[in-house]
Amino acid sequence: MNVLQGLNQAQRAAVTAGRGPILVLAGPGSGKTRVLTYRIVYLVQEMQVSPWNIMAVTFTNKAAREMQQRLETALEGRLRGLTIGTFHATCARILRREAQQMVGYDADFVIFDTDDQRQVVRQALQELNLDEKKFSPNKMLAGIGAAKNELITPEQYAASNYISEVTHRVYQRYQEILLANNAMDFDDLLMNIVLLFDQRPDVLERYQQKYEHILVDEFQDTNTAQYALLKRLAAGHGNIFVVGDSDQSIYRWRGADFRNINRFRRDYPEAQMILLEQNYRSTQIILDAAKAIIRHNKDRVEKELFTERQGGARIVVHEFYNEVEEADMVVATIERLMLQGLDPGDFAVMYRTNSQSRVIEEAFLRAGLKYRLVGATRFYARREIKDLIAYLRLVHNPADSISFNRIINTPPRGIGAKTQGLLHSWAAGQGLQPAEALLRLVSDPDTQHPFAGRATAMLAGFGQMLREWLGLLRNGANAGDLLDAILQATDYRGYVDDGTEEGQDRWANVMELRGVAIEYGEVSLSEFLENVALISDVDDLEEEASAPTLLTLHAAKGLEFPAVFITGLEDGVLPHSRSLDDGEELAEERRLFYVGLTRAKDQLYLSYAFRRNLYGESAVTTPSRFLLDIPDQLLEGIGSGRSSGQRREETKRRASDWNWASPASTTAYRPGEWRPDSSYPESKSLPEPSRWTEPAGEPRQPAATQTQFRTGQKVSHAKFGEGIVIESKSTGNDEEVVVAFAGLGIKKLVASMARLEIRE
DNA sequence: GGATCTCATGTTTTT
DNA sequence: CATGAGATCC
Repeated sequence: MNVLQGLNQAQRAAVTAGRGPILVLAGPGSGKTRVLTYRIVYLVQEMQVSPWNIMAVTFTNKAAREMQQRLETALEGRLRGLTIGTFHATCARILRREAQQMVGYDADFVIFDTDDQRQVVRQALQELNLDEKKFSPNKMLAGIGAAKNELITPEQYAASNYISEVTHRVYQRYQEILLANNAMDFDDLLMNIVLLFDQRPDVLERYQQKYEHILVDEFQDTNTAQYALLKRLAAGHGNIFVVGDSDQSIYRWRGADFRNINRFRRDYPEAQMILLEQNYRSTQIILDAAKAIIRHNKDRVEKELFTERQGGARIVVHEFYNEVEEADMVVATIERLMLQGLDPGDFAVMYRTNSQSRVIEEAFLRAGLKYRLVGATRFYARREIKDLIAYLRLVHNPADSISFNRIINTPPRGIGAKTQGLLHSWAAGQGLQPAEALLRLVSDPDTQHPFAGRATAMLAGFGQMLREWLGLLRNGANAGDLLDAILQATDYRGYVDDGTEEGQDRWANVMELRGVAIEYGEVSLSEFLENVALISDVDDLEEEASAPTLLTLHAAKGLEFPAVFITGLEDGVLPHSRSLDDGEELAEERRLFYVGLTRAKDQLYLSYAFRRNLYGESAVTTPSRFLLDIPDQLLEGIGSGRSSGQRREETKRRASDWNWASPASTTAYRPGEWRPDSSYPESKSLPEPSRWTEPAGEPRQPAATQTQFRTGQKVSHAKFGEGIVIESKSTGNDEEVVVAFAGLGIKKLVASMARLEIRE
């Protein structure tokens, strides 16, 4: 088979394995997606399995989409009937189909996101007369989520202390509210399907027969519920092919349990285990550093990662005075590497928490350099988008009181808290959800109700709108048509677009949503809402931009970049402060660092700041303990986290020399480039200066001609005073020098004209 | 019913 | 610091 060409032996073994359980342990960069894709091709082409009998599950829509695209090419469209998607999307589809088998739900159920969940918990707390301050909705939600991930229903929930007793009651009420709203949260999609299968062996059997082959990506990220689901589906035939890497398990806090890999081996003792150990991404040096880091975690299945890319550029470690300098230097270094031929899209800047991105963004803005920010406020989490989705959801499912509550007075239409409270109790008295009661109010003029004249008019006005939208839906309107009707009837633009820049942004977001809705075209409202609920990210819309990528370490999983910067390597930031007192959590922080390191193909820059602003206060930091675990010979630059006292003296010296400590000048100019400096006594066996700026092996560009000025050099100019060289390159027979002058900013000078004097 | 102020809060976030 | 939610005031 031609797809087998170009696979190494282990990959080929995985792809061509026979039936039965197969566990593929795949190190970073070892081609696991390829293996998974080819395995499906192999099943269809060589083992004569119908695509209709295959289920492939991933964790992200992006991964599913990518695999689908690859398969389309490889199978030339012969993948009709293949089930490929995220756990959640696949479960939602099955649950909708089997809705009539579930007590209390119908096929129109909606999916509640985290925001909605919080509202439900708050409602539950209120109904139970519990104080939100004492029992924070987030804590309650965490408890409920943990239970669901472990397949513990409210009935089974065992309370061992006061808090868990409260959680139990809230959980119980929470589920009742969801059911009344014909809604499920993300965890329900998984749990309910397992519950259904356990109650209805006949239903389970149908799916067991259909899904004769099951393939799972990122298996280390499965939680108990997901594992239980897989186990049930595979119970008959045992054709389950899972790919994962416990060292890249970074979602423990979401219920993921990489021990499922061990469970798999126990549950399927006959399973074939295949290790993918050849890395096709990184240089040996990067791989060695990553291995040195991960080795400290206990109870691992050791993988002997190797690469054919021997050697490589050493990893640069650098301490900076504060996060502003760190960010400026990252940007300066990127600019410099770009001048050496790297593409803007070759860079990634990674950090532990989203809040760290701002300083880095500011540095990019100062430098006038474009960047691509991953994550931030997700499109579907924006208020205006959530509002409009709530309108659509209400039209789709008038029983959804959470959506109703969100928009009953948004935009403001004179229905305040008092009227809403009255409406709720009035509806409850009739055994109806608020929107249903409201609809009755407008359809039957004789309805008895407790509202005053003004309130009645307002309520009737809104009820009338809702009625019209429902009519449109009945007449076949799709999401786009409805959205237009809603925007018009509510004058939503007047509400969000106040003429300010933010207002225009908000309206632009609304228009973008409209664009998405129209794109969905013929698809039903129900399907549209399901996609929106399960996608919640539109990163694909700005994929083409070629610019450095800013992202959290979590968001970096699965990606790769020629040059990677990992910033904020300080105790309390990278091992995050919340993880310091728990061994398991610390191990996860280590894996997170490992994931970051293994994203780099050629060059890796690790940095930390001597001082960092946190919650408005500047505090002195300790370099990350993880840095100590990287062997010296892989590093260069000042400091590997060792003898930080000495290094700090150096930093301080430089700080006073160049006023780095002064905020004004910090932003006014960018100090010298980030490069190993032989004046630092503890720098060890520095390689030739060009070494870290060029990828290993073949340099991308011929070595630069000798220049008169060196980066980092102190120079003085007759008019501008003292400055520091940022960059210097020869231009034919002259030399162009970029110098940062304290207080004046950056100037580009021609050496022959500027008559710069070297000061040291 | 709506605007303004005060206070607590604060990882990561595939769905 | 910066955001969000509840309380208070107009």
